[in-house]
Parts: sequence; C-alpha cells; structure tokens
Amino acid sequence: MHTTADRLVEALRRDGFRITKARRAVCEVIARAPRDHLTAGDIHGLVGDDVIDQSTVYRTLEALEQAGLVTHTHMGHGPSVYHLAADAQHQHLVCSRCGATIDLDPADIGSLLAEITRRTGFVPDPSHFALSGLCRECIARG
Amino acid sequence: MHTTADRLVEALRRDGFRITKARRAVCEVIARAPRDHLTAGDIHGLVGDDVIDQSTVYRTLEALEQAGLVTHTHMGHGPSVYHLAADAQHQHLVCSRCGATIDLDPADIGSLLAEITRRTGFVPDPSHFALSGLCRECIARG
DNA sequence: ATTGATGCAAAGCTTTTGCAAAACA
DNA sequence: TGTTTTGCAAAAGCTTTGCATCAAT
Repeated sequence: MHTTADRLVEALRRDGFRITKARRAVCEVIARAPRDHLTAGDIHGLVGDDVIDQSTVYRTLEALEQAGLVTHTHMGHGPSVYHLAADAQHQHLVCSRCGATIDLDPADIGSLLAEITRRTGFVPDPSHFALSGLCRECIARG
Repeated sequence: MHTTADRLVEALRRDGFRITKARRAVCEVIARAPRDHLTAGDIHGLVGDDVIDQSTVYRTLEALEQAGLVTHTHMGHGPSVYHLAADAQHQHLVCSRCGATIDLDPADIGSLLAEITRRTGFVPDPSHFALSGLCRECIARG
C-alpha cells in the first residue's frame, strides 16, 4: 500500500525529477502533516536542520509546486505556508488581532468565488492568499 | 479649501503626532495618488530618494496606519502597497500569470463577505490581502 | 526645555542564486 | 558517464531597529 509520501515521490519521478534523499525527506514531512500549515523553515526543522540545507528545501518545494503536488499560501507578514495541493483548496482566514487561523471549506466559498467570476471573468485561486479580518472571539472582546 | 493632504496632516496632528517635513511630504504623495497602489519604495521615490530616508517612509506609514488614515495590502511575493483607508475597501485581484490587477468594488463582494461572517463569525477585511487567480484574458489564452 | 522624529547604518527575515562537489539515472 | 541536485556561502529584497542628532511643541 502506498503512503502519500510514496505517491509524491512517484509523481516527482514521473515528472522527470530525480529522487534524492532530500526530496524523499521533504515529501515525508509534508505527507505526514497534510492539514498543517508548514513554512519552509518548519519543514527544514522537521527534516532535521543539519540533514539538508534550507536552500534545498526551497528547491524541493519549487519542484513539488512545478509538479502540481504542493501549493503555497501567503499569510501576511510572515513566511508562506505550504500544503499538499489536494488539501489546499480551502480559504485561510487569519485574525489580525490574535493571529488565529480558520480554514474555510471550499464548499463554503464556492458560490462567492463563482460570483466574482461571473462579474469579472476572473477565476480566483482561494488557496494562494489568506483573508485577513477579525475572528469571532476578538469581536466579542470588543 | 482643504486638500486631502491637509486633511491627513491635520488628522495626524489630532492624534498627537508631530508634523514634520517628512510626514507632510509623504501625505502629499499619498493624497495625490489616492487610487494608486504605491509601495513604500514608490513613495520614497516620489518624495525624492534623497529628501527623506526610506526608514522614515516606513515610520510615517506606520503612523498613518496607526491613525487609521492608511492601510496596506499584501500583494504576494512583492512589497506591500499602501492606500488611503477611505479608498482601500476594495478587494484586489491579481493574476498569477500576467500580473494584471483588478480592483473589485466593495458592493460586488459585500454579500460574499457577509456570508463568511454568517457561517464563521469571522469578519473579513478584504483590503488586507489580494486574491490570486487568473484573469479573463489569461483564461482565454488557455 | 522636553519630548518626539530623523538619518544613518546595520541587522533581521524570507527567499534566491552561483558555483564547485556529490549523487542520481 | 552525463546531467541533475546538493551544500555552502553569499546576496537580494523588503522591512525593522538602535542610537546619536536634530526639530517640533
């Protein structure tokens, strides 16, 4: 039976990328935390700071994005976060006061996005940017 | 009659900020291009690269944001863009292929945002992040 | 006179890049 | 073997900060 990590590795190979220890390690970390929001630094740390170089993490993530397996989301001032493309189609809400993040299901915003497309012809990719605002708790606190 | 720049300056003063040559200059640049998307670097250049220091531009923008007069929007990989708060309540769409940007009127997304609030209690601030995707032209090109 | 703002220079943080050495196919 | 990938180190791009000096109130 194939783990997600194996599937990522195989997909990379199919796309003509060579399979190295570094790429396998990054795939395993990403596959193990599919719903998490991992920064390049997180991934580097999880692989082991001195196992592979940070630049290799970025180059591997670039390869994975090129292969359509991973996407990244800009979360504001901080570093970008990476996810499996399969899990990425949610909208991130991030509270500008307390920093809490909420993942919004695609179904919950589908009609909104369709509305934008209908009016402008623009097809949004909700996963690529977070949406800033105030969470319920911070509003309740005034 | 008061220009927008004057109004910005007066609002800063009312908030307890001192009025300096640097702050006046930044206010004038921002007031003159109210609908534009100016980066801190743009503003620095428009004031005059050697008239004030870049760090002063950032500190002035911080003061203006603190006073609620200006907001900034994260546009992805590049630098943030700044606008008058009064003009900022639009959603930025940015095409991930050609880089074109579209400003979406608040009225066009109001119901979408209300829907998000209804479902999650989260009150989005549409101006703070751009929304990535593909513009009509790039879709037409395949 | 006091307090706050500026300029300068340096550093911080995320990300990218050049190049020689090492690893994959 | 031939080409890709890695590590290292350095740099790039945006933004922040420490500190002595200067300016606004």
